Amino acid sequence: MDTREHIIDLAEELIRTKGYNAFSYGDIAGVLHIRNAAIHYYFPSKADLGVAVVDRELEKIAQSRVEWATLPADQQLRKVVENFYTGSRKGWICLNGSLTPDYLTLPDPLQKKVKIMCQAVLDWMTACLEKGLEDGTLQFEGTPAGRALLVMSALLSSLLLSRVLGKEVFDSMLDQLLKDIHLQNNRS
Amino acid sequence: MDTREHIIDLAEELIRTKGYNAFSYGDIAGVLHIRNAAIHYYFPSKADLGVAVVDRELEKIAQSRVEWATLPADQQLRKVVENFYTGSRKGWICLNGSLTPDYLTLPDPLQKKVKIMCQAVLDWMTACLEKGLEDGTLQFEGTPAGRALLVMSALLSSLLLSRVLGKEVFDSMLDQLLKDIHLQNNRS
DNA sequence: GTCTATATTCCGATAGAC
DNA sequence: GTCTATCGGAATATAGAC
Repeated sequence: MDTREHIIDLAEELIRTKGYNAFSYGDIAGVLHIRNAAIHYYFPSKADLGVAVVDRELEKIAQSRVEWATLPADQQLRKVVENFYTGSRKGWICLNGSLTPDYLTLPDPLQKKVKIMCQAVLDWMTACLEKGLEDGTLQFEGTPAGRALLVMSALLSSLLLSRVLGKEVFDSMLDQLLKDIHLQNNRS
Repeated sequence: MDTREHIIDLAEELIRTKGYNAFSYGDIAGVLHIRNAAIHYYFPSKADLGVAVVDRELEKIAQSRVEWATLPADQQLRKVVENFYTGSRKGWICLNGSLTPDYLTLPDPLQKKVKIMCQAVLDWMTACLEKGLEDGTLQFEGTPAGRALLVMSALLSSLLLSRVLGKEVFDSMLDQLLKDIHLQNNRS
């Protein structure tokens, strides 16, 4: 059992439910049945832990891009949407939705990582929409870059708003969002 | 000079820059040159202060709806966009963008207020889009309610993302967003 | 009515035990 | 290499001074 990875798992969950500034080493230590100071052995500072969470997410993004490279654009997007649907069911928001509001309070190394993560998601989304135009599986108004920002924004916000206003909001938003890029929504 | 109102001003700024969990009574006391404990005279608990900030915002929303009731829908929307543009210039995010990510950590009375605020913004945006269809100043795909969620989401996210990725992102997002509802963007 | 001194709790981090 | 005892500081909140 990899304690280090277990700590990152718990930190990610805490960031996505309570936020970076609202969780403590104690929250993690309680679950692992060790003292909070023990976490400092694996991650000397809280910033190190935050960076580790984001770094792992960056790896997942890079990995998915490679794995899904041969799929049609609409299928790639469907897989992304699936991840958000899973988050919605658990009441988890995405890392960008949690970390960008706290951006100005984050320690410098973590700020840099968040910036990289935001850009990585945006780049991937833009590339995906471009591909969709080429392979004919997607259609939309405007440029891929401009539309990618709106898609990313809607996915991020759907988790924020549905947690406050109710789960139906998530379905309603995704329905209209996917229609805007002419992607058939399987779920509705 | 109204100390109470001054405290609410500072609290709103702090929530919109650092977030609810990252600011302290000390941040406010420092500016007012009093001890942090003095704030407790005006707002016994931090939750009371948060509720006061949201309550004032709710009043502003109600007031604007009345004031702008006779304007065409596109002009009403332009005024809302103007507010977000002002926020963007100062690096402030909106109250919903700041408080919904922290939702699960907020004290119960504040949670209730945030929910009411979210719903109030959504209701107003929905009504505005409905009016736009009637007076012919707006056109868009889908229902007013569904489109309102996407507009609200884009406005909220534009402040989050532009602070991290750069101001151009704000202009880019608003450009595409307003095109989606066939509203001419004066700024670009 | 307005504010200060003080109590209490909690957090992140260091030093050192095993 | 892994974890615990403990420090120092900061946060919210109470009790009471002026």
